[in-house]
Amino acid sequence: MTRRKKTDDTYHHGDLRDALLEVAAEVVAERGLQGLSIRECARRVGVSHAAPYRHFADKNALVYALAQQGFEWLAAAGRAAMHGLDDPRDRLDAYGAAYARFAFEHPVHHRIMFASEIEVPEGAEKSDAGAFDLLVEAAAAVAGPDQDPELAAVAAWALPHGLAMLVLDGRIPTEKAGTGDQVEALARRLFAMWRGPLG
Amino acid sequence: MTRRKKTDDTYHHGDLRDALLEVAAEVVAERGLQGLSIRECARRVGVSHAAPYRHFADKNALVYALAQQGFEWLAAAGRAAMHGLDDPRDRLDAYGAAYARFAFEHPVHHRIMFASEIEVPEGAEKSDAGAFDLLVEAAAAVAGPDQDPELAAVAAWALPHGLAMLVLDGRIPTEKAGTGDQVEALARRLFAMWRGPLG
DNA sequence: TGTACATCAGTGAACGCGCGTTCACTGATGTAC
DNA sequence: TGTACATCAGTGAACGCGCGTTCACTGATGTAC
Repeated sequence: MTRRKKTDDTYHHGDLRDALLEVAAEVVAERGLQGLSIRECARRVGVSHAAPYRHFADKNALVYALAQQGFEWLAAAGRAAMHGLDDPRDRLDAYGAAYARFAFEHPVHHRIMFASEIEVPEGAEKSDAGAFDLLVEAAAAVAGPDQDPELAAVAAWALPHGLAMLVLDGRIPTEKAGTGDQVEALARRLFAMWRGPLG
Repeated sequence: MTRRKKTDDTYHHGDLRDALLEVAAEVVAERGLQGLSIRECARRVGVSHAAPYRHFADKNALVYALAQQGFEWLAAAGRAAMHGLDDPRDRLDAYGAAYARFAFEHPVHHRIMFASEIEVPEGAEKSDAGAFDLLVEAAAAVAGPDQDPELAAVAAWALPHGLAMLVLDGRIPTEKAGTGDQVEALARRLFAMWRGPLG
């Protein structure tokens, strides 16, 4: 919101990089990843169409930055949700709920994070800001000693992930999953159904 | 494979619609949905770039047809996997395993099926060929009477779905999930971990 | 079996468009002295 | 505090391109009689 559009009397934008990311997410929401173009983003921010190249080497770099931002947000949300909880099972539940909420609230980022059409720019490594490691740790702490922690992580990840996908795909009635709170609660119910292996 | 490219001495292709779908999936695999173009498909099939318009009203219709094809394949695979099984729990496991395998073996279709960037062409309804209903039925048969069948379906769907995503995203080592059989086995192990609510 | 004709599935030229990217440039900002 | 200068973040014109889509057309196919 703040300072998204360049005010007409300044030459420098001041925060163009962030503004472009914000606007890019909007464009993808409206037109899909296919419909994203640097020129359209520049237009919306109120800047010449060459200006973005001061901040992103090319179009792919912009999309990649969006994915990175998403991973950072997810990791932050997961950490925040688990903060102060000690019981491993509670921590895992909290992470799952945060994950579902994140995907619901940032559908564009979520989709891009797993879009696979994005090339990792040379120099950069494929980085998920530790979001996945965080999950593996949380799952490992819960899994029995005879269980493969990675497999447990898969299960713990799949549940909220799948929930988010179904919600975003409109397969769950809106009155059951119309807000972040509801989605989070659904995730918790799903985890609760699932005491078998991990509890 | 058969008859994909027009043989040079015939005027009519004979099977252009199917050939286009096949080739379109290849293009998406190589370049992503963004990189798909009707002209490129026509080129690969060996036909003029206007020819596809005899079979698809526009580009979106082509992508939509791909999604439909995917849903049909998935429903068929699910039905085949459950065929002959009586125990509800076995049926659900079989569906889940078939789902994971389908996603692994047809990643492009799978992604497009849930891509959301596709407009439903006017006239057509959003159709998933019954693939989801099939799952809801199988899950409902297993869920306890006090459980929401739709929620059980979400869980049953999320697990193989999430597994497939992680495999395709390269987050599971290839030696553990490098073939359809392995992926299917992983799905079965995940379901087995999950006796709690549904068994 | 042969012919006339409607229908269908291709062709290739043409249109207009928005895009990614580059370039020489200019205005603003910050820093050394 | 003031000035010179390097650096940085924008501008706007220009390029070449591939694309989606339309159109009048032509070759092949199938069917009625």
